[in-house]
Amino acid sequence: MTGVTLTDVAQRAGVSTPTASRVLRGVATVDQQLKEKVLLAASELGYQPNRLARSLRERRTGIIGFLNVGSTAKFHTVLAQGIYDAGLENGYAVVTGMSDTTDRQQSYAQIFAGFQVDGIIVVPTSQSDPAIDRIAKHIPVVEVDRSASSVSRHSVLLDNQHAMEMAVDHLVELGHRHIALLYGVEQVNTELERVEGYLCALRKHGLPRREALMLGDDFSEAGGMRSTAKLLDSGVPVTAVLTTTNEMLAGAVQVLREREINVPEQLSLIGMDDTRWVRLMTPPVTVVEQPAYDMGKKAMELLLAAIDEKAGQHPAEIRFAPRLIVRSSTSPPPFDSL
Amino acid sequence: MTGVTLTDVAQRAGVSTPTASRVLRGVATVDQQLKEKVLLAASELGYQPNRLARSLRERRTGIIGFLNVGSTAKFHTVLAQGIYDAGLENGYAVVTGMSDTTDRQQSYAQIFAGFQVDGIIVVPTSQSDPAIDRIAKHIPVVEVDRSASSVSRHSVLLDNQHAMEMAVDHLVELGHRHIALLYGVEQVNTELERVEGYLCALRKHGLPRREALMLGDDFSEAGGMRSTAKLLDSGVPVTAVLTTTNEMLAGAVQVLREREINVPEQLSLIGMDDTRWVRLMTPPVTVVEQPAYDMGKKAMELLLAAIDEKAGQHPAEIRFAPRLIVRSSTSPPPFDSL
DNA sequence: TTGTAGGCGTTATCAA
DNA sequence: TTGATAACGCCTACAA
Repeated sequence: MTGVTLTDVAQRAGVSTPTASRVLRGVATVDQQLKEKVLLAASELGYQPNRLARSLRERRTGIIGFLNVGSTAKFHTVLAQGIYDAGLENGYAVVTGMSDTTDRQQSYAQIFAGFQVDGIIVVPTSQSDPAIDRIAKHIPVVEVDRSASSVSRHSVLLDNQHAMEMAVDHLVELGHRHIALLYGVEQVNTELERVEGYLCALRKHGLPRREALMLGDDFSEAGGMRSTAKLLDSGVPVTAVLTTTNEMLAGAVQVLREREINVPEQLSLIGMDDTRWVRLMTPPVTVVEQPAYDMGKKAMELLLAAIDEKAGQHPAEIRFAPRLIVRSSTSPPPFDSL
Repeated sequence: MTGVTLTDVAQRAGVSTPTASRVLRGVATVDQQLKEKVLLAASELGYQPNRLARSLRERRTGIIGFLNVGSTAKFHTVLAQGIYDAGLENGYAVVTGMSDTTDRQQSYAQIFAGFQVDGIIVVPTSQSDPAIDRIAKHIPVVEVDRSASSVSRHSVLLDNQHAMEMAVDHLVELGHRHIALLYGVEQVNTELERVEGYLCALRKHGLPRREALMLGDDFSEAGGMRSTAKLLDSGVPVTAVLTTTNEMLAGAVQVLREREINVPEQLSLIGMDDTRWVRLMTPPVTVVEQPAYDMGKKAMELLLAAIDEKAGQHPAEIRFAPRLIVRSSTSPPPFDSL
């Protein structure tokens, strides 16, 4: 709120307000002399355009709403960085809302709409969000990381099926045949697709689907602990464990330690996302990595494209390829396993 | 951009625009019948006030600019959550900029000013930022986590000296007398204060300051590796290592592993910030924890207070107390250590 | 209690 | 090329 207005600049330069506006925006052609006067006046006064007024007039704010989930996972942090960076590069500011609860998401949706944001990037928390649905009728919305399947929208996602397939392929190559999956029971597409990818891969390798090897729980550390305990207690033969999130992996690791089960000698382990702890663990964990930064950038770019050619182009679904990082938590299964 | 304006609502309700405004804001007294008509019309039309226009008129936007550093550390993520939450609770939206480079910080500062933000929360990257300094003359600014010492401003910080003191106290109690410090050479107050805290604690316990035990480098994983290697190569007796950040700790851990130095049998270790990997490490690491969420919340609250009573109250410096979490990476020093 | 008029700072339209 | 004039959507002041 410097208080210096365009009119102040115009007066000092001895021109009309519209002329000053034209000079400062570099639009139309203005007399060289006047131009210099205006520029001088502007810099002398330390003029800073009021984007509120400009936006009101232009009916476009240059603000993007970003509705993130309240996660401290590195993935979501880096995703956000990609979004901010791509925004900055294209002259857009990002207002962020962070929440897991639907009512708060609604609050943010309202706030975003009130601020006349030009578009919204959302990491959906549930299958469908009426507030977002309503807004999406008026302004472009891009989903990232997850997809609320109820409505078809622009989305930037990981190729989740392939991610799990890579993990299973790796294990099968090592000789594993009893591969367990720890997954989150939340109804988000990432989980559904990862489970599906696991099953596909099993089929591909001619391995049977065994319910006892598929453990669903919260995708939290506690959920990982519970499902790992359940798996071990069940007594079914198992030589490798796959998790859909590193939260569950953390839980699994703790239970394995308590029970003094050696990784990878007795049990191989694969996680999702490459984070510091996964690297520094003993042993370092083999994981599937997501290109978080690129996904964030792409989401912003897709959104900006949708804003510009607001043509009714039908929803684009962009899938990013995961990458397998092999470390020491995976090895051939023990001899005596079956 | 629903397109529905206050005037639309007023027309449909058969009243004047100001009357509709009064009803919707619940200000002044209006006839009960008219009131209902307006509310009905508003809900039928799905009216959503345009905050741009309102802000332009009221000269206050309800937007806070948050200039964060490009860190994926859990501390900064949780800090941001505290800021967003406190903003939402008080009806403020937060536009975030994330960057470590001064020129980008400048860009964001400009953007924030252009949006007429009501205030700014900044995690400073350098000792002083001219762009922020300039803005701070017009609108309230609160520093959080770090402090750019050149100018005195409202700030919400950790009691860094005390943090290191707690760590040293703990080690001394265990019997350590050769305590090394790995710190970042960047000129940010957190580092300076933590080094100072380490030295104070040594003095308090009658231990000598030994330059060979104070290793400065980047506060990165690489910096941690380099300084740890340097420390071990120097051959000076050392029984415990303290780091000012977990990035450096991660580097230290890797070097210790490579050299097969056992923690805590041969060397005790204390880090900064409680993160998942620190808990899941073998052994789990003793750390000093920062109340990140509370610090974020407090920063927002302090800023909002400064905005409201824009009285020239002189800068408040709020220090949060750290907490020592004792795990298994610290134990009495080996017998043969001097 | 309600409506009219004006203005927040900017850009778009149209004459000159 | 330049400058009046109006408008974006809202709120405040004043008059009715």
